[in-house]
Amino acid sequence: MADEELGDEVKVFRRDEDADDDPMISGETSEQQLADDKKEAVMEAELDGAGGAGSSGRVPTIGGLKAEAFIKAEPSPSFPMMPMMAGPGLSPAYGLPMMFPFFMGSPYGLRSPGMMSMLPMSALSPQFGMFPASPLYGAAAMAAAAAKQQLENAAPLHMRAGPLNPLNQMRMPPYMTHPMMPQNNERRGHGGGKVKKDDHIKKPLNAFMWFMKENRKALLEEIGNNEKQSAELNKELGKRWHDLPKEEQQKYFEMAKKDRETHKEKYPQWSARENYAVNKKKTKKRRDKSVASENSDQKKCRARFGVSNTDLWCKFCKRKKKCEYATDRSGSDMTDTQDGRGTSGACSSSSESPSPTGNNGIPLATQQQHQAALMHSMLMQMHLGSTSTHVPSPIASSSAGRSPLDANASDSESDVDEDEDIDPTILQQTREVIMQESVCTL
DNA sequence: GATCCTTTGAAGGTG
DNA sequence: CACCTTCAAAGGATC
Repeated sequence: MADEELGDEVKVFRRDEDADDDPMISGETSEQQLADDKKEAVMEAELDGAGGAGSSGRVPTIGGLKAEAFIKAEPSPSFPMMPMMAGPGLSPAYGLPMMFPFFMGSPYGLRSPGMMSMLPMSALSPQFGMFPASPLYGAAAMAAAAAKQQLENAAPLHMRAGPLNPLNQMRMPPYMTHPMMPQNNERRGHGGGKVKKDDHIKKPLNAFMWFMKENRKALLEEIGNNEKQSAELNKELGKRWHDLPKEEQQKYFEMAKKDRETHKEKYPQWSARENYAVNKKKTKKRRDKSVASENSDQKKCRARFGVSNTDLWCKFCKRKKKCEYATDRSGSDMTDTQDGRGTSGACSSSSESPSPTGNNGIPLATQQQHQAALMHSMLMQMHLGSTSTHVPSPIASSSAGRSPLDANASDSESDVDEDEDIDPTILQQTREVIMQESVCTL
């Protein structure tokens, strides 16, 4: 049974029961559901406290921090107990509720607090660093799981506790969980969070992700459950992952493998590519950042060496032609070289400028004046701030004004303003680096 | 409220 | 084939 079907079922349900149901689904309903969740959590906690691995002294108390974490308990693979389980159970299209009634015993599906009590966060050894066999594989946990499963299975699926129907407050079948319970997802962190784009099928988790999922809480507890940031935590987890014996890692790799297989079985047509657009904004920003840093490494000769070191410029730059270095290295991200249009490709600026050809259309005289002024200011800046002492005579001699040479030099110039705020220190550093690289051979 | 940070691994795309 | 990019989880911090 596919979750899409469930989703459809849910949609049909919603449509049938309440044509204009949106107000019912969100808002007060969510609060109501949240309250209900808490009640359920308490009940589950009490139940679980009776035995099983979950009873290992970690009885959550609602109201306290632990209760908070408890209620927010996220799904765990709990792998031995659900060998065929697909994914984290968060994705609306992910779980296989009908195939794993045990996990559906609670209204929370895979996020059941009761389930959590059997999971590593409760069974984990405090000696996190040791990583004894994943607690998931512990005999106690498995025994508890089996016992609970028997109990749960004793009742027909349709009679087991399901979530409250927000529309009529009646108990729904247990498999009706996430697709129609947006708040279940929305309570999650960003990744698994909101119900985006309807049926966003998440990637199956890889081994490390499973590892993180299972051990994050234990690590948190180990370090005192305090202010450590998630990113730092992940760093630590990364270290520990490396320190983990191969056989231990293997378990997680198997989990990941099964997860992938199940995922593939369930969504044969799905491709990881499909999810690329989901976080488009985020990734775009990141990429922009990286591109910017790349670009800073792909400056043309003038930007790299500065006007005071034209002797280091490539022959093309010296002639105000397309920079040998920049075109070789960057090529595609320079607008004036990408499509062959743009300017003459004069090597005069950093590629940081979004529009090297921005001066197109401006009268040549204006451009020349502008350039002369810039040259002057740059030279002044370099004289004042740079340790570099050599200033090529042609330009230096024209620093006060626009010499014929300058005018000549600006014939094809179109992007002079980009070096306007050039930092002498950076220039010097860049120069040193480039000198080492010996890139622009004359 | 959206995005970043940070980790590893899988998958897809590109040259 | 090697390399690059994106996404998966997490949750506090930052914008």
